[in-house]
Amino acid sequence: MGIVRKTKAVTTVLNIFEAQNEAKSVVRLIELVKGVMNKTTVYRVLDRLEQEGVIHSFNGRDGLKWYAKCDEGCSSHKHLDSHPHFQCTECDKVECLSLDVKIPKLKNHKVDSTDILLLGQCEACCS
Amino acid sequence: MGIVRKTKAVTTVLNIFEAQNEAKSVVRLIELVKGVMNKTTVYRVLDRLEQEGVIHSFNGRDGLKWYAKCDEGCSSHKHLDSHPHFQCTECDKVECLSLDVKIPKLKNHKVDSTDILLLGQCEACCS
DNA sequence: TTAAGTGCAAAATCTTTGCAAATGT
DNA sequence: ACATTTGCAAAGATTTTGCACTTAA
Repeated sequence: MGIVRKTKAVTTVLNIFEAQNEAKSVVRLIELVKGVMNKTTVYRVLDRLEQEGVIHSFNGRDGLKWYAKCDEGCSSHKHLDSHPHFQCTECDKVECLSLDVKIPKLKNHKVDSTDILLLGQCEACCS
Repeated sequence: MGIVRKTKAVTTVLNIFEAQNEAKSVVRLIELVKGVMNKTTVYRVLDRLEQEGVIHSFNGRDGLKWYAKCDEGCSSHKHLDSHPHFQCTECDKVECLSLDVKIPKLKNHKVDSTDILLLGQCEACCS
């Protein structure tokens, strides 16, 4: 079961992520492939790619789901790159950060993953 | 301008948060006040209370906005309690954590706020 | 060949808006 | 009194579903 086929839709989506190493919201992605691919397909392709560990997602402050390419070593079981993300509140761009954030252990809890989203102004918008 | 009136709707919502110190999603809150208050009002009351710094919000992994009561010292300008949240992936409960997480400084970025969401199994669901 | 993937239209969710009526101070 | 708040109905926006058709392996 479940290998992701290299369809036209999959390729199109992956090309977008490879063009710039930058996160995109689902809505933005749907916009980018308008005319080429149905929005339903976009949702489904993103789901599959995330399951396979090719991309990962997180929730932006705007309440939308954002996706970005995964680093090497990701898999469906463990996203090694569950890194923090930075979203600019002015231009809305999202960057994946390679910061190592230490979270203290929680007693009596089993922590599976950590989502960290920093909000502020990016380099371009700071000036 | 802008003081939050102590209306029936405001009181109802605050009572819910004071009953248990636990975060709730908007959808859950709307459910809880069904018959008593219109959903539009729920959205508006939550907005106002958040602006006044009485409650704070964050985005759950489910894509919904979650709200919880603020600690002392919160205001509309600075939410002192921008603490991490823990959401159980089994029972969906959300807890506010009083963890101090250090985020390394980012060069050329202005960081205004930090959202941290831990996902896993809560104490009750661990057993 | 045939399981996996796609498009389309329609439904389901969640959120916002406009406006007239009600309410708090 | 009168600015705020509320309910309701309607519109927007995002996401999911069902099903017939197409495509990659």
